[in-house]
Amino acid sequence: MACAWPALPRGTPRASRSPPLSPTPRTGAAPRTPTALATLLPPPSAPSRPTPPFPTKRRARRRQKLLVGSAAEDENENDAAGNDDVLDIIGKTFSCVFCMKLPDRPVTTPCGHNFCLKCFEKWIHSGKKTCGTCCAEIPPKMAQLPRINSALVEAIRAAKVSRKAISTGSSAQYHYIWNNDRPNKAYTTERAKRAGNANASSGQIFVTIAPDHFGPILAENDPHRNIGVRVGETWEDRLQCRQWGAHFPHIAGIAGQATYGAQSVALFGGYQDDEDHGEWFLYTGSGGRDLSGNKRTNKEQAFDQDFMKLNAALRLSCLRGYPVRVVWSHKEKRSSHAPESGVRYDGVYRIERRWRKIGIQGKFKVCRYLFVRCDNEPAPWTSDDHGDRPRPLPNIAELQDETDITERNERPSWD
DNA sequence: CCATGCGCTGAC
DNA sequence: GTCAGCGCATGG
Repeated sequence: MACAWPALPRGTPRASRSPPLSPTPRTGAAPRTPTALATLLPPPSAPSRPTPPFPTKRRARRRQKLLVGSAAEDENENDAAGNDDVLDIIGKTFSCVFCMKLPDRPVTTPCGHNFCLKCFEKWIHSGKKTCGTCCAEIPPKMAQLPRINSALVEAIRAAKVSRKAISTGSSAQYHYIWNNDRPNKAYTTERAKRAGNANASSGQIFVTIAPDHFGPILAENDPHRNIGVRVGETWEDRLQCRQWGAHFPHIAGIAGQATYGAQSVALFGGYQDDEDHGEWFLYTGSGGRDLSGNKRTNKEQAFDQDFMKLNAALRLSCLRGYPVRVVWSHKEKRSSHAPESGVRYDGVYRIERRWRKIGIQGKFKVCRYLFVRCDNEPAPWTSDDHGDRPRPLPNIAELQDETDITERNERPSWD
C-alpha cells in the first residue's frame, strides 16, 4: 500500500468522532455497551450521585472547528500581508545557521543560534563542534541529542498564520459532581503524606469528556477555558496531564479497554523498543514484566507480551482506525521530538499496523504498533500552519520477515 | 475482589 | 547516579 491515507476532501474536519455505539464484534469479543460504564450525570439542579465518576453517555459530538479547518478559511491563507513584516523579522533573526532559511524543526544552541534539526545533524556529523555563527562550543549533550525549540516553533507559526477567532460554541452544561470535592491540584492523603507527590491523588478533572472518549478534547468539553486541549499544551507531570483529560492513567502508558479500543498512549521512554520519528513512531505494548515485590514498573522483560488487555485495546483501535491521543514526556530521553520538560499533548495518531517481535532485550516478544500522526493541528515541532496531510507509510525494516500482522482495515474514524 | 500500571519521592 | 516501594486509578 503506497498511501494508507484516504484523500480527504480539503477542509474536512477530521476529529472527534466517537466510535459506533455497538462496535461490530469483528474481533470475536463481546461488544461492550458504553453506556453501561457511564451514565450522564443529572443537570446541576438535580440531586447529586456519588458515582460513577464520569458521565459517558455518548452524544453526537460537534464537529471540530480548528484553526485550519474549513475550506472558506483556507481561501484567506494568502491575505496575511500584515504578517509579512513579522515573518521577515523572524526570518532574519532566527534563520538556520546552515541553510539560512527559516529553520524547520528548529534547535537552538546555548549561544542562541538556530539550526534546522536536519541541518544541525549534518553539521555535527561533518565533524563540527562549534556554532557556525559565533564559534561557541556546542555542548556534547546537545550534539548527541538536540531538542526542538518549541517556543521558536510557536513563534514562527504565529507569524505565519493570522490566528482566527475560535468559535467556541456552547460549553457543556454539566460537570462531574464527584469532582467538586477535589482540589485543583494533586493532593496527598494523610496516610500518603510521607512520600509526598509520589503517592498523590489526582485533583479535579477539568474537562467533561467521558473517560472512554476517543479523539481530541474540544472546546465544548472545556468549560473552564472554552478552548479545549490544544496540541502543544504541556503539564508538569502525569497527574496534571490526567486532570486535563489527555491521558487518564496515572502510571500506565496505555488508556483503553480490551473490547472497546484505546483512547490515549504516553511516550515515556520506558520501553527500549520504542522508536520515534515525530509524525510516526513505533510503540511497544505493556506487560511482560515482573512486578512482584510491590513494584509499579520494571524495566526488565521477564516474559512474552501478548495481545491481552491494554495491548488488545490498541489492536482494536488499529483495526477500526480510531484516533488515539498521544502525550510525550521529557522522560523520553532518546527523542528530539520530546519536550524539554513536563508532559505534552501532541495530537491524535492512528495505528496503521500491529505485530510482535523479539524485543531489544533479546529474550521475549513484545507487541509492536506503528502510529502515524493524523491531526488537524500541526505538531508542536513543526512550523507548518496546517495539520497532517496524507503521507506514505514508512518502511519498517523489522516488518520484512513478519507474518503475523494486523492492518487497519476500516476507514479511519474521522467525520 | 485482585492484579497491573512507561510515577514519584526520599534515601542511599 | 541507583533503588525500593508507596497510594492511587483502572481493568477484569
